[in-house]
Amino acid sequence: MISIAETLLDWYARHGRHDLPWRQTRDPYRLWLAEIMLQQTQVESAKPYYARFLQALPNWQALAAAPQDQVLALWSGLGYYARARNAQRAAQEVVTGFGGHFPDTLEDAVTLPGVGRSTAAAVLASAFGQRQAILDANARRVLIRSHAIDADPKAAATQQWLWTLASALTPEDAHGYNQAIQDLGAMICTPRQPRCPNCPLASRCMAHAQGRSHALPVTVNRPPKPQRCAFFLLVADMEGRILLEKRPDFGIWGGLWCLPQAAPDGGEFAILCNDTLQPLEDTPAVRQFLQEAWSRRLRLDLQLMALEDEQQHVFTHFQLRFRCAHARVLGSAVADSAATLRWYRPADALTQGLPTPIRRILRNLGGGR
DNA sequence: CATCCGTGGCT
DNA sequence: TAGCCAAGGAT
Repeated sequence: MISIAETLLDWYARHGRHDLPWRQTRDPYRLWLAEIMLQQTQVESAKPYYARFLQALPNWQALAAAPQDQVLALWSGLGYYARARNAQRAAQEVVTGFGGHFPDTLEDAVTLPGVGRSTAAAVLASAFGQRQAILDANARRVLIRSHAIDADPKAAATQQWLWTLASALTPEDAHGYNQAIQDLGAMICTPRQPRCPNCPLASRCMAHAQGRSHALPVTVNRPPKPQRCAFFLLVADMEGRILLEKRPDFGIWGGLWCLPQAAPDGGEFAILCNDTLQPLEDTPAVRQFLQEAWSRRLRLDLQLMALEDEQQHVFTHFQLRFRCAHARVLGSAVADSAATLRWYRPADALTQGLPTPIRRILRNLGGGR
């Protein structure tokens, strides 16, 4: 009987996505960058970012030496910004610790920030032809269905089982096989409405035999996202430049430039309780609070003007409701010299690393819509 | 080990 | 439309 690997490789040769940009190279830098960008990110979303990033920062040395703001600007809109910060740190370690060469063992590769077992394996297999098994969302789904695994996919024991399976099934040509199983997961064995009639593994897929392809992997019901709220400050100086604040290198939107924030509870994203009514209400007390909080923190004498209508932004683990507050500067418009506060002309602001909703706000400043 | 970390597309 | 999910890793 033909092995699963041979079946998949044969299918891949005829139906695989051979034209993906990162499949035109065996350069470890390019392969590694693709793996980082594709973490929790769909191929079509990553494509334009990948091309732009490589154009600007084509090798380890360029990335290692780049200003962090440039790296984050190239990542702006892709999400999970720790990937970008970790990628730069990894490049610096490759340059200084590995002589400018991506490490050629799994043990060394996973010491790089942002590089876990699956990412390391993918790079080692593709760049160096090593027999290394991956276990990403596609491979995981294929294995869970083909072996009709009912257990919670996220449980540690299941993960271990899946890694064992993946390692056992991965042939010498792991480079081809890894791409094949990923393409099968992306094109045939999709999360919803899998195309089993077109699947080369259908005849030996246990889930298919049991008529349960659509029911696997099992999903656990998520509780509703908590709601949070915030105000964003839109203030311009005499020359029409907008004040932005660089966020710290951790947490949500870490390292990105953002509009100054404030929330009713004094933090930046206030958690809403069920009994919190109208948390973003426009009242004199709220206006006074915002005006004082921002004036003090930004060392500006502000006067609050209009509050825009409420908007929303949904994150993985909470939902943000926010309003933009327009203000004018009464006192000195000389901003704090702190490196985390900067006035930007609107056009320049848009070239920076901005969170998506902030980019949307600034884009709409001039012409509406 | 559970939680944190973005965003866009799909149904 | 509201919820689900994606080429995961760090803490």
